[in-house]
Amino acid sequence: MDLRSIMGIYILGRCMCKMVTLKDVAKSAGVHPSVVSRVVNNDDGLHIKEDTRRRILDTIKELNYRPNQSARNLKKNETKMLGMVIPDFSNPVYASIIHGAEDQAAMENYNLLVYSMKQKGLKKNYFSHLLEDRIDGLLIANSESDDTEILELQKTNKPFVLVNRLINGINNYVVLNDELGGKLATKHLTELGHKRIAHITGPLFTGTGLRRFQGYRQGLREADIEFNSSHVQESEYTVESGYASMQKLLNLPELPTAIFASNIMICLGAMRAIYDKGLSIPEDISIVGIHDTFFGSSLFPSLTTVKMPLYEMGAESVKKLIASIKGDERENGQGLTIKEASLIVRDSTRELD
Amino acid sequence: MDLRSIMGIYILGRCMCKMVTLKDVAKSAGVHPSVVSRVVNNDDGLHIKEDTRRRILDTIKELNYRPNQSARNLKKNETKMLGMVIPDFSNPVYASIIHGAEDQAAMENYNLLVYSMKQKGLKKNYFSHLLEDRIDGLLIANSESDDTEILELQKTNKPFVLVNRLINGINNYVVLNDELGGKLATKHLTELGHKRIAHITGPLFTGTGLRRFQGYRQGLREADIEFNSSHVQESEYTVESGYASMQKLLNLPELPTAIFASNIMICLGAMRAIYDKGLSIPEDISIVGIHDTFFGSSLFPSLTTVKMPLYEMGAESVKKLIASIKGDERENGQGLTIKEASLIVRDSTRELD
DNA sequence: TTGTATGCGTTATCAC
DNA sequence: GTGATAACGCATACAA
Repeated sequence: MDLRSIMGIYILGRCMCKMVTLKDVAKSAGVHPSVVSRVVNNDDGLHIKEDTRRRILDTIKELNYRPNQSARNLKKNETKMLGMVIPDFSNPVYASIIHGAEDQAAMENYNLLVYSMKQKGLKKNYFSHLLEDRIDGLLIANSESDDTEILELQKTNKPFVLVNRLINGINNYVVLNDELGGKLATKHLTELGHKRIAHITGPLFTGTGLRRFQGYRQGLREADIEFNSSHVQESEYTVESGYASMQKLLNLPELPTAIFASNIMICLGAMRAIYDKGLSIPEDISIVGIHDTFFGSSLFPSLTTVKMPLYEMGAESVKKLIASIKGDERENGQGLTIKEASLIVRDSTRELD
Repeated sequence: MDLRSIMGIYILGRCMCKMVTLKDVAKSAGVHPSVVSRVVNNDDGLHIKEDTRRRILDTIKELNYRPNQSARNLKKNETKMLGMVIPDFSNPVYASIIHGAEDQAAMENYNLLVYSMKQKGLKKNYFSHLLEDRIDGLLIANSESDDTEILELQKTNKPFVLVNRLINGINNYVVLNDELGGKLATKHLTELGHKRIAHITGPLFTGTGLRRFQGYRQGLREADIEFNSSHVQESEYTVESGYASMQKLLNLPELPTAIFASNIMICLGAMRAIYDKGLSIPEDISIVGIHDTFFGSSLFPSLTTVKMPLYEMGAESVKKLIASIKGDERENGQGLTIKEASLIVRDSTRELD
């Protein structure tokens, strides 16, 4: 290493760290850049003398060479990045999905770029822009945005996967067995002897809300309990809306003895409403929710809930997306429903006297 | 548009969407690519005939041209992406920080790439790799990782900012006024007449845990209450650890009448421990936490807590990081402490009889 | 087994 | 005002 290069690197004591390139490695190892490239990429099929490989590998380490991603991206026309759109980071449901997605992505050498819809100054055609700008594929895990915008994405040549969401005509999706979830919750209550079981649904224009509702009806049916529409309140997936819906149920002439809340936010709101009315859980009213969050067992009383495989859904979505990116047509256009769902019994439900 | 190009675009009915490049736009608009580039980049100083500009802009719209980010990145040696390391997506505290960071990043035309330390198969030197691979700068918001690894980062030419964390010798940080937070929590309790106020601290090797503890002592001092070390339990920032710590406090010969929990996780654990012991909040024991999360008002009882400006901290961190990237040396090496903190009184604390 | 040549799409520095 | 040209760092088809 000569004086000039040292001077190039240190200017006024601040490390400018001029990037080490393939060429530098090649020169230092006394080979042609393309050979270095092949070694770096573990290009099998192309055999490289063991001696040269060693020498190159050593030089790489010595110079601390790291390939320039941007150059790679440009050359190979891929970014090894996946996008993911979620409604809101503070929603614990999405935290689990992200976790699964991130793990799977890392395992397959991709990075996950998560965008929340709460982001300020969100533009129209946000998805398309995303997809065409930086990422190789997109996971769409938000329930709110307009279907038409998503349908537009099909005009792009880049793949996307719907996560926990269904849209007519789009078959790249991964969803949960929400119907089973709703049924498990409801059956738990019927098995405890409850008859007047109310359901606070999610928005019924969402697949999750609707399917959990169907599970509820199925659960009632299997217990030979007649469906009573006054026991159903449609709510948004928010604490506030859950609270309001519960209040309506509490104004019924004959109070329900049990509540099935369609998600954790609704559930929190409903519990608060019950307390504010001066009633106790589970003494006066049992309640069961959907989704097992980190604070479920910290609530008072701890929450009986249905655990849905959110982590797995995240991971499977990434698998599917990467398969699409790699052009695996078997994966493309085949929806996946993850079957499992399980009841976690805690203290918010009790047997009816 | 001639037949050949159409054939190039559609193969077997599937849109291959061959990327539209600068060249395509140039050819179609009858100018040289470099002119298009200047228009796209709003290159002021270089004047472009209004007529040409219009024509180019129209062509861009018509062909739906979008600049190739990878090429830009390569050329300009920047990615317009910021990395952010957090311990865990499911921690609601970080959700707020991310939200603020994401907003600010979007406003300054950056993307935010969030990595959790829970990610599977995390390698050594993870931070350095991150920093050199894809991003222009890094926000480090995790409290766990080794200081030495972070000190290593200084050898890189890319900037980073510590978020909610202090390390000796590193002055690029944004932190909260945790001492004030601790003091506010404690003073609230003293003002309610409590004398035996226990504190479940965070890990005392973390700046946050330590400073909140100092705030606690200061709060006691200002109320002329003598510090009692048996009233202090050190805990991790987890529900389980908070539970265990509270159990120890509940075994004291003389029970504390109030608890200050150093964060929301600890707080949840402590509340559960109190209930499991058969005691009531706030009748038997008052409790106040740090951080206002979406479920704070949904807990039973709703939680009195200190609201810290997490969102702002996220936003400020990004501002600082981008300033560093742009080479603004005033920003570089100047720590920032966000002063505000405010008490939110709910139902988990009450006046001592 | 290794070297050569070319180009990915863009921007910057020229010259005209 | 606009056009020509080179270069960013890498990967790959092809030649040797």
